[in-house]
Amino acid sequence: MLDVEKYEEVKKIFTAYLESKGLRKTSERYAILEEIYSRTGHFDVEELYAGMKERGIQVSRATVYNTLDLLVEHHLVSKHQFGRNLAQYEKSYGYRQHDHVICTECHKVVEFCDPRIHGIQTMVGELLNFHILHHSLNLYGICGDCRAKAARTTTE
Amino acid sequence: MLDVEKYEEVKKIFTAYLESKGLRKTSERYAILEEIYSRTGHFDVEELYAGMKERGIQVSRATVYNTLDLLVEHHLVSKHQFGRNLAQYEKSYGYRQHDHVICTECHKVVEFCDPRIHGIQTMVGELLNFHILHHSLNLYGICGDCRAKAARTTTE
DNA sequence: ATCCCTGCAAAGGGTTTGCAGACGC
DNA sequence: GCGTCTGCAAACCCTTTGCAGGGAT
Repeated sequence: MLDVEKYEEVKKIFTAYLESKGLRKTSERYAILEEIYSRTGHFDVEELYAGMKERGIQVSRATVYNTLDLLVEHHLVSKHQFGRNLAQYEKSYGYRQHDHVICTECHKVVEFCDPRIHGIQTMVGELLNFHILHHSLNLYGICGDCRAKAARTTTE
Repeated sequence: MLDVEKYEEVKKIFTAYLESKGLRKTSERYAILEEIYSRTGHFDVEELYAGMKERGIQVSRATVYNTLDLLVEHHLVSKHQFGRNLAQYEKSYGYRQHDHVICTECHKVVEFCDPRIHGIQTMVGELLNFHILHHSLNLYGICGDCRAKAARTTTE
């Protein structure tokens, strides 16, 4: 489900970005942006590509990669690597920044927020003389469901 | 430089692990373990492989991958994904757990420790009912050197 | 009209896999 | 001797690249 209002806002920002960089405003780029903002949760390139194809919108994988790079660069989309060698993306404009807990059994991903991370980021940046731009905190563990499943299997 | 005492300790642990799992104690596995514990800092599979070849120890890449998996599983080695699709590893037994700051310009990696992360990990695990096993916190930014370099280029 | 962007397909690079032979157990 | 591990190379998969045609400016 696309939040039209939010999409229009993001579209404006993207347009301004493209203009400022002297890049072309192509229908493919907007189609990809729209597809992303009509999705919820994480997705990889193949899922995005397949989702568009299903809706009858044909773009090439190369264009998907190209556009994702632009969007990530401008922080309208964020990119994650959850261990496996497969980039995952999610829309990020207007969404509270958050981190992830990943179940190593079923690969479920749950989001959380903790204000302390911001403090760490600031402090470490100052201490080590880095200009920190973003961070990625992933907690890996086993979710309740998988633990329950494992316990059931053991006692059987 | 290999810390012989530490290596012997890790070797014992690895041996016990192999025995407990009914796996074979092959010379290749120990050779890889030794190579890893004689290294400092991060390395990727290719570097490890090349390093061994240079010392005249021939193992196949397949065995390197296989052994790394075993070592990571038993927490004698830790594995990182610093953005690029290239796994990086480092020895981890007896080393204080730490996190990383990565320069997005020159790919330099600096380590740091912050006790608050442990608190976050515990709290989130309880809140979301996950049994957290490990975490990965990466801060991405631009290091002092690269900022200086950029400033120089701009004013020239 | 320019020349950037797209689509296609092939190349690339890290990782995994299949199989035959070797070797711990 | 059995069954797993190794080595080799091919296969795999995601991602990047090269190039020709098309469309935004």
